[in-house]
Amino acid sequence: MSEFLQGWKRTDYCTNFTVDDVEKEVTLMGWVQTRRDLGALIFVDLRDRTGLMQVVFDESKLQTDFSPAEHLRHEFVIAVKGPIVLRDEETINDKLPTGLIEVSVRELKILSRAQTPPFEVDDETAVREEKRLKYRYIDLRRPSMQHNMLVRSRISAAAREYLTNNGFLDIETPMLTKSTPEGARDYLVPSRVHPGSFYALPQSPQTMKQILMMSGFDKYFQIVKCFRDEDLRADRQPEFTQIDIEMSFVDVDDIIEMNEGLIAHIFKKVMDVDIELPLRRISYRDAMDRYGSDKPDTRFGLELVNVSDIVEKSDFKVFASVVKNGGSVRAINAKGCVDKFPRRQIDALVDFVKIYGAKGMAWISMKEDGIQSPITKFFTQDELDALLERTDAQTGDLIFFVGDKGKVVFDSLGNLRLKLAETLGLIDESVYDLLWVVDFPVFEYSEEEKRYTAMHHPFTSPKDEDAEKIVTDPENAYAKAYDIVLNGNEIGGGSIRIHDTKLQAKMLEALGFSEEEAWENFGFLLEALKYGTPPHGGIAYGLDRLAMIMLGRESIRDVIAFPKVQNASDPLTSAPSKVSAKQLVELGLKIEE
RNA sequence: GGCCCGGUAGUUCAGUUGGUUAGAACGCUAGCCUGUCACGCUAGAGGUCGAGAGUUCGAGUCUCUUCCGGGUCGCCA
Repeated sequence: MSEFLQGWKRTDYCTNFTVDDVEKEVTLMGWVQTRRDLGALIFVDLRDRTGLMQVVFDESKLQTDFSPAEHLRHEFVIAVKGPIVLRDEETINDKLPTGLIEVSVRELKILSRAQTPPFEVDDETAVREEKRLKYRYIDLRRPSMQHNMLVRSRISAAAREYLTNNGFLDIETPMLTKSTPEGARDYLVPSRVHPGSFYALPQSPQTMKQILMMSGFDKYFQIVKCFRDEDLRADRQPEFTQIDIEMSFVDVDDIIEMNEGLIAHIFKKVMDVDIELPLRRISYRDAMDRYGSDKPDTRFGLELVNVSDIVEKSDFKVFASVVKNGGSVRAINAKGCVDKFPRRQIDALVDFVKIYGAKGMAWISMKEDGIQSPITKFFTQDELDALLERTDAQTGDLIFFVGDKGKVVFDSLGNLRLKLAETLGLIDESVYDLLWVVDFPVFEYSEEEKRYTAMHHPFTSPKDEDAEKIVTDPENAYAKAYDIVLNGNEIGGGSIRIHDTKLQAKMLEALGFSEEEAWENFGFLLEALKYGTPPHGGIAYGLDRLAMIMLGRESIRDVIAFPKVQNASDPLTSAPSKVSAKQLVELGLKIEE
């Protein structure tokens, strides 16, 4: 039987006592971590979210029946009363923060018994994630998970603190919203009152926060759930949390400056790390050219080198034709790695880049006894000399080449770069490397849809001088968009928005919307823009991803209390699930078998 | 939708070329023990080898199908 508190009040958390509290009568409550039963003397490590305190059941000192103490088991929830006592010199445990003291129990209440847990509540045994998620309530008791949740909570608290102190208002936006085209798939919610019509869960509060700017709330923030019905990844969940921010009467530099203050505040508060400001900025173009990625990890070198002009006229047809057809040939020099990658491992790397669409990868091995390479025979001595000079090739180096259309080259070499750095141990895990990527293109061309799509979103403002180009020269139109990158991960992104009705209409037209479609989908925004809209812009951070990186975790699930697994289901509750026929009828829905 | 990895006791794992009764550690149960803290000692329980089919005299091991989990490409304004 579970006992009730009957007036007992917890004095404090387990680890909030020190030698100064000796002889103080205290009441502690928590879970039984371990029991060491010596007969007429039983030690129990009592656990709460702060840590452990040893409590001692001595048959001679207990004021109540001793036998309940003998029957304590893992994960029982108990309350104990008794004085804090100093441990004898030889029984001090220097592994515990509370190792100098213990509680000499006079009274015990068993508040709840527990079945033997399916796995042990400690960080020592790595339990299969399937199991952990099914019994998430037990998994979350483990010290590492308690810590993750604590840090996550501190990050949002620090963000709230900074933003509130700087005049931002926390305003909620609806979860039941209008489905819009563009972007990710929506999670849909059927309307009972309007059969056949659906709400969408927000992919982000983007349009709502813009409307709040039009309403005069010139500094807004919200820590808010967002939903995208796309496939999961180690760093991607279908529902995730954004720190969402929008400001009026600002341009790019104002937003960047404010956010640098925010980021520095979070790192100081949560990790006691000083971030050097201002952060570096790199253009999208440079990021791609040098790192093959718009979220470059700049903690190490291995930069890409463009050799298109050298191989363009060579007899190596593969490379020459790639350049002729508008692609490029680029290289990475793995300095001094000639011996670290024997032929078989080079073949594995060639297979690796094929994942990203590369048809192959060439290489030059700068061996002590001469150059080894499958491609050098196609080049003249001049061309070869130029290649070696451009790539800074020296004896001992290993140089990789990929030639293909733009995206494939960047994806292949960008990811090869990361893989090489990981394999070679070039990454300093102790640094927080933050930078802005700026000057994104407005559009990217979608091969699938045969049209331009918004690289950021359709409300992103082009640069002042590129306003015309969105129609006349979309390829070369650049946007007032920026991403903030931490250790090679995009942790936030935003833009200055379009605050002019005509420009917004033109943008939608450039994206292939007819006037009718534009009004049908975004009419509320186009209409609102007409009634006095301040220039505005903002940013949204992925809180989960930020927490994951700050904690050095490899899975976003480790910083989310109740995450979904890869097929977007929840092993704890078994969501999603079938619903009753009655519910379907009410919603006017029929399921096709 | 494609590719790769994994699934053996409650947990984490081992299991040789296909060969007797599938093992270890931790956990669990019972007993003993007044200074343990990875407590110790004694005894014990615990297995649909993810599921199904096939090959074989014989399958945890080989083949096929399938389920579950992870990673990844596509996808993710």
